[in-house]
Amino acid sequence: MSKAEKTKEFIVEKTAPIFNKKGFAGTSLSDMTEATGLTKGSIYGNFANKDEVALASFDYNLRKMRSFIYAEEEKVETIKEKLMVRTRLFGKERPLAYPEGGCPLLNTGPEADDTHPALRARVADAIERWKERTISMIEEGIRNKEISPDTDAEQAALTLISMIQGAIFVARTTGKLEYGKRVMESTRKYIESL
Amino acid sequence: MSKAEKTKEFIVEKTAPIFNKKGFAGTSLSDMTEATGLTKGSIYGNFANKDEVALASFDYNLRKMRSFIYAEEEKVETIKEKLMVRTRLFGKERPLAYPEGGCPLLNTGPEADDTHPALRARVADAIERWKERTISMIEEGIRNKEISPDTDAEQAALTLISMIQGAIFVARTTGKLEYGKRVMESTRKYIESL
DNA sequence: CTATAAATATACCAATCGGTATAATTTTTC
DNA sequence: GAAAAATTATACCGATTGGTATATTTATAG
Repeated sequence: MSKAEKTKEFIVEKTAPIFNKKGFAGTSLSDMTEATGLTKGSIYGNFANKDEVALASFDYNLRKMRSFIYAEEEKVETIKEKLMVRTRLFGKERPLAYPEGGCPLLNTGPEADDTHPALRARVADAIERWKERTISMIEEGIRNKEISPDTDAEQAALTLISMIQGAIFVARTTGKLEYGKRVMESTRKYIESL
Repeated sequence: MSKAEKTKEFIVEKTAPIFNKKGFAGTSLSDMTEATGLTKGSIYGNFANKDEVALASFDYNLRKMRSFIYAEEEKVETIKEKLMVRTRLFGKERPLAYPEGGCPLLNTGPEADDTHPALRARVADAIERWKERTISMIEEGIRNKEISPDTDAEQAALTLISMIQGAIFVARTTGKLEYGKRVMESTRKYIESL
């Protein structure tokens, strides 16, 4: 890995938490130079503009979240337990592997949808992928006889995604983790009912 | 109403949609002067700073959404139908009474939670109030024998809020209204099951 | 209708914004 | 180890940021 590639990674690593917390408009170039200890010249030698740093940061946060969740999913056996992984993660003391500032989808989506098409597209893709992954799981569960054959996989997937994102939203903005946990209980009941 | 009070209302009316779409950090003073046709001097004669305009704008958007929803809830008879109002509103051609840019809670919460304590508190209060209102409805439904007496009202309220906010989030960021509608179907099923 | 008070516009402020040309410094290649 | 290439720092750019002091206009009270 060349020096520049390392620096690029380093920049993303340091700025990703800032974008995740303060958003695209709320994060300035000087936030980045401060967080990295580098100068503007150095940052703009590795990225064309602020947008590119923001996109790379989003990708980084998403990757971090995904790899963490996927690893947890591998630890359990049944499909229903896999579907429940995200509900159980909630409120646990998060390891460093989890992106600082919380779920990048929820943090990025509402800002980007009216202001930043490229960033919005990234979030939309991530949701679609999450949806497809969940549908595949549900279909496998149906084949396994773990899940009822008359389950509408797409509807169930979208419902799960919404419940989880909604729970995170409520817990974060109220500051009451307990609220999120209660919703996650309901989500598990919903998964059991499938 | 004095001239100043009218101007104050006028400013909020014009800037509220901008804050709702572009967020606090993303909205500039010149966005405001452009939208109102007024000058900075005029705006700062009526508000102490940008924060105050943002708070007033959030209140305005919230009031607008609330009064719209409350009016719809009055149109139906049963508690369960009242609980379903928000799920049916979704995707309907929204009247002008609905705040431009979508749900102010979802738009404001994720940005404010790490950056703007006063704004975050406003969103948190709105969620609490929505929760209490829903709990009251559910309790009335239990008294009516419309809803099962062993329903945990708080958990059900938080679950409903999360499903609805999650549905809006998914629909908005993917741009697929259909996704939201599917989740709202699930939400109605959940309400029926109470 | 006039005097006074309130509201709005003008003109300005320092600071910061995102971005860039160029110089200085490292890496890399031979 | 020298030369070439790539990377980083310096110094600057015009534009815009949020905000304000003051002048001007507009409402209001008598």
